[in-house]
Amino acid sequence: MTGTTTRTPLTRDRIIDAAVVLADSGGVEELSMRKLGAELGVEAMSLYNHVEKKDDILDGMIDYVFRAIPLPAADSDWRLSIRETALAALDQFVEHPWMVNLLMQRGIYGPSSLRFMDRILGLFRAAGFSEEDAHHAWQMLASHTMGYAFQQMSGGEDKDGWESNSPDLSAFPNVAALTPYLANCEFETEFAFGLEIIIAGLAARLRD
Amino acid sequence: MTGTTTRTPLTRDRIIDAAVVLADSGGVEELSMRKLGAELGVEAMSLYNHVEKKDDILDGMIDYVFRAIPLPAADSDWRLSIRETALAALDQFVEHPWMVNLLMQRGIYGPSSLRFMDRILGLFRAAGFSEEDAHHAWQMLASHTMGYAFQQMSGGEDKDGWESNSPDLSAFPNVAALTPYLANCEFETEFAFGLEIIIAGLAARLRD
DNA sequence: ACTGTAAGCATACGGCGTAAGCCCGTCAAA
DNA sequence: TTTGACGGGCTTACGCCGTATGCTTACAGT
Repeated sequence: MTGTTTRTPLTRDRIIDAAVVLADSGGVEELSMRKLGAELGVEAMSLYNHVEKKDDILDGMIDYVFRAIPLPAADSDWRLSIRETALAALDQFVEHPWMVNLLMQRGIYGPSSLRFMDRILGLFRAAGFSEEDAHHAWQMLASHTMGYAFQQMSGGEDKDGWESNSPDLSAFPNVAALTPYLANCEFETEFAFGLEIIIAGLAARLRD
Repeated sequence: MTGTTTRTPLTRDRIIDAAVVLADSGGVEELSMRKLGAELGVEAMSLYNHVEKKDDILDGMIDYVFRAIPLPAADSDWRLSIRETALAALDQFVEHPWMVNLLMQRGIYGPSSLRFMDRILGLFRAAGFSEEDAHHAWQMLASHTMGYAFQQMSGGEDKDGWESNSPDLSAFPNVAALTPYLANCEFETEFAFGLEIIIAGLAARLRD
């Protein structure tokens, strides 16, 4: 026992956890070094003892989210594992609305992120996909998941862009007709719709 | 003839054109009101006589890109039109690497953007899709296109993340094995691969 | 008790978006 | 021709931002 100091020591992990909390409530644009420091009871510059630059924190946040996605089971049918994992990923992406954008800006290079990707690719290869097709499959899945997460998040509780801030849609009848679907659809059902198309298409590819 | 003044008058369009050029060379993070003003031979604050805020410029840039995508032909098979248009959109997204991120942050509410979306939705509905399925189809297409554009752009000419700045991939054999595909693949072929799966899946849906 | 070291703090710099007010060229009305 | 309003561009200033630099402080090992 070294005796509890009055100050809980700062660590990279504590910083990233706080950054996630701060970004979850208020968006990434609210995440500044000063505010993050304040949240931790510390000056902004103290963070730099544990973190190289702000980008380092952002990368850590991405990895934090990937770590929270359950890895796919390796011992069941690949279709099942992929479905489950895609839905779990979507959940996380929606829970942390800053994730998709951040991921797009910074890429997927953290350890947990790579582990996740590696497992998915392994799943495809074990199922019999060629390396190239495994890559195709990963890419399709990633695009679909991120795309849907993005769409699910545009707009908040009720005031999303398609009901309040939209311009006059009188010139765009098809958009106008589909506004209810754009605004109030059951996202998980929607996501599953496309997911099944992708999985079926990939499975067909597997059968030569 | 009113006589040519020595100063070409500023307009919203001229500002947005310059913003696109500036962002194309150097990325969005290089796009500041001051630099944009300098590019136009004007002080930053002068831009505010023609533009409400910087976000206004960003929205204009999104619309600029959508305006550059040829609208789908309405008189040929929907599969053909969709294929062509998706490829044309991908081209534009890749030509303006800031587009996908910007679009994700700001949404698709500009006039040209809505017109584009309206045409696609109209195409699906004319082909016999229900409103709900037309929306599904749009969403899948958008996700796929943006996802591939994003992946095509991560990293520049030769030094992309998968060859230079990557961490040790020794712990991630599947990622390591697919690195060549991630780095040097033929993007248009890849994109078409997934596009065909999506179109086929949608066509199957159409046949009840 | 002394001292090396690392963690945290204070200050400062250059850049950002933009609010507020000035200045001056242009042009319509007198 | 004079004048006076107006609008576009300019200047200044404010409060943010990320972060380089150097100081202070408190604990660990002797």
